[in-house]
Amino acid sequence: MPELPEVEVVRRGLAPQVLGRRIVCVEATGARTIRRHRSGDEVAAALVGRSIDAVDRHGKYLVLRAEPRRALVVHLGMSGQLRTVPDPASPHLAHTHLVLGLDDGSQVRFVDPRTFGEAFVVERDDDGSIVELAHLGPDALTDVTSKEQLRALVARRRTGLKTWLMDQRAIAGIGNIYSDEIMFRARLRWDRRTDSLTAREGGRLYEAMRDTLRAAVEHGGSSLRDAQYVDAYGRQGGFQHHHAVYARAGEPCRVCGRTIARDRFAGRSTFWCRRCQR
DNA sequence: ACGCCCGCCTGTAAGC
DNA sequence: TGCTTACAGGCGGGCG
Repeated sequence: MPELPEVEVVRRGLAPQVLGRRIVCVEATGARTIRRHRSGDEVAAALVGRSIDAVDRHGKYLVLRAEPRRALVVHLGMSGQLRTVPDPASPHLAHTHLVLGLDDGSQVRFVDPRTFGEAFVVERDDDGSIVELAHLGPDALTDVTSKEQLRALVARRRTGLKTWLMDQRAIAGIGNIYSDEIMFRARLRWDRRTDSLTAREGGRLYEAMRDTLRAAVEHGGSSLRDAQYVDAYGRQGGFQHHHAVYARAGEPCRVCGRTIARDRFAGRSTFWCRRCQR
């Protein structure tokens, strides 16, 4: 389940391989992956001949800037992988939906069994902004940089804390795994109302968010049992070994020893400690 | 405005 | 052992 840390690790791995490279060919065979376009040929025509001059990230979206003025936007969804492959003759993995051929002979391949992910080409505005991503709130890692800023963001919506953390319009990049981990570190219940948080609790939430996301990036993200998350070189992450609550239902809390609980809300699992989180 | 469900997908694992 | 079912879940759409 790639969330902000996993997408950031992919970005950091991909960037040195593609920066300054020219796109020489595109094979877009996965119709659902390029569902915003009419055909693979349309995607190819929009990209071939352009140079990748930056690899950016906003929330869970990767943005490969393709000069002049265009960008390839990629969302990994549930099971998407973006791989750099030095040898174009190496066999394709199953569910390879999009291949970019670069001018050094290497390839970037998008692989996605569950096809929740997507890729699309956009025209960038003069200031570099992308209207298709305008609905996203500030990036949880790079755009939210103070307790005061986080408290102001939280105060803009009256909803449950977990709903708020996972709402990409409120703050971008956090999904089910990291919302649970952040709330545990902040010692806050998932069903706390955003308008009930004190200034002190808002400060704890900021520090927990920053520390959790940074630690997850440092450990290469989280690779789960069923999921397929790997970085641009096919390497698994290691942060799953540091999860305090996610997927640990029935196991003891690492802080107080109480059994980690699993609740369901909005059709998905929430893991938390009934003693540590208030 | 908000809460919550559904549909979209495939691979894995648990249950009968 | 073999089949069925549940589950994983980001996101957009829809309904109450």
